[in-house]
Amino acid sequence: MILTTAEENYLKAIYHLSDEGKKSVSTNDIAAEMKTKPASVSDMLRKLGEKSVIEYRKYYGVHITEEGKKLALQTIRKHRLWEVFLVEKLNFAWDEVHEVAEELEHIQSPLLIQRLDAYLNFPKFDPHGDPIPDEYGDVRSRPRIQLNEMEIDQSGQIAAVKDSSAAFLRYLDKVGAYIGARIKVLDKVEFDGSLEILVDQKKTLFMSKDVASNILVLQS
Amino acid sequence: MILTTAEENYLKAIYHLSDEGKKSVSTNDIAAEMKTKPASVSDMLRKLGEKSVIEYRKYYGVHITEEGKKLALQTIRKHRLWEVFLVEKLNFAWDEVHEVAEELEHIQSPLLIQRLDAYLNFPKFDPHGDPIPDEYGDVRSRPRIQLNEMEIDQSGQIAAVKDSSAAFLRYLDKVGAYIGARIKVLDKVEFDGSLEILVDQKKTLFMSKDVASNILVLQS
DNA sequence: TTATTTTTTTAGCCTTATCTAATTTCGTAA
DNA sequence: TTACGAAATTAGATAAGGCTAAAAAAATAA
Ligand SMILES: [Mn+2]
Ligand SMILES: [Mn+2]
Ligand SMILES: [Mn+2]
Ligand SMILES: [Mn+2]
Repeated sequence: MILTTAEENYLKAIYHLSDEGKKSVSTNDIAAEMKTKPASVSDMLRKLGEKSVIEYRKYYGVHITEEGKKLALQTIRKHRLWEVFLVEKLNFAWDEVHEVAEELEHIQSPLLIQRLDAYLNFPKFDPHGDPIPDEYGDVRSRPRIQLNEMEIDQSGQIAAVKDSSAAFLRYLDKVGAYIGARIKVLDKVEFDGSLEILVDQKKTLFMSKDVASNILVLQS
Repeated sequence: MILTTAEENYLKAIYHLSDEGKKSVSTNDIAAEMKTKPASVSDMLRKLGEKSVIEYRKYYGVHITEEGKKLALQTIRKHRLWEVFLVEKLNFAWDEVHEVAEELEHIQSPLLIQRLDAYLNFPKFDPHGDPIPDEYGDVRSRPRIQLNEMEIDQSGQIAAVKDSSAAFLRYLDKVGAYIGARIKVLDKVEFDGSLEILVDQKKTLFMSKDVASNILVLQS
């Protein structure tokens, strides 16, 4: 099955929304994610349904099919490999890669991706800590917990960020939080859920619950 | 001026056709180059004319404007830089790069191209020997002559190929002709214009006039 | 269970890029 | 200087992807 760029983008959005544990994904949610109107989504769902990459029952939201999942994971694989390339080889900052990767992921060339993967030494994670699916669509996912859900005195390593917006990533740069950093929860404020964190055994950091909820931790 | 992917492709074709010393470029020639129909070309010429990247007088062909030339050269620059990347970094053969570069050249990110250029060490020529315009659109072109137009006993270096088709490039690989090879014309057959060439002072090669006309030489 | 609100779909329109068929214009040969 | 053939343009369709406004269906509240 060959998809257009627009179809790939929609399918990726549906995959990501499905991944949040929902039974089915709504038209409105897709429209919000894609920054299009619900009417445009309805139209696209019909097309994706005809191509059997989603299961679509009018008025009842969509489910991604196995084939759809495979295709979405291929696009995600390409996106994340390009992000690694941009950061590792072209010295992009991790907050500068998303938009460009959003375009690069649609280049059609299996050879290109295979070679890029080898050239980057078969990376397993992208610059935001997200796992890179292999060429068969398999993702090795590790159990990660949101930082705001950790208890006092628990420790771990920053594994990934949920929000990849430039604003959030630059904030993390500024306070010295990075993928792989060792952290420990020193204190949690009852009132607003904000936290005091020890980073790399030396630096203390205060952050809101909102910030913490966008940091994923590998517990140890 | 921002162009769509289709507009960029047309403008590049017009630039290349203009470069062949013609006064003006015809609708039919553009259609042949783009593998579209003349009717589609007429429509696109109107649009490109409105954007002032070409000068278009109905029924009299087109001239590219200074602004159009600049934009075309930017696309060509991107195309050739990506070709260098594919060959130098991802080990593509020189006959495998064209189609992928045809897609990659449309990625919109000045930072990406600037970084790619630096990463590749500011290459001056692409894998087919074609010069890479600088970021201002300047091309340093060297005087090159078609191999079939050289006289017996003259020598030089293969500088570029006119035809970048996979079939032609693989033929050159097979006979051991490559960009940079030192060559000398040993003999020319009056009857059909075919040539006998000495490559790298050791290997003798026979080639048709047709093949020779697609090899550009830097005379010495 | 009925009425209202929210969600989703449909209808109709736009733009870009293509096509085929019909028409117009150009250049040239008689 | 006209008539004819080639080249180019226009007219009218189609397909993808988007929009707004209207209609329909589902979900929720009364
Ligand atoms: Mn994308
Ligand atoms: Mn990422
Ligand atoms: Mn192209
Ligand atoms: Mn080239």
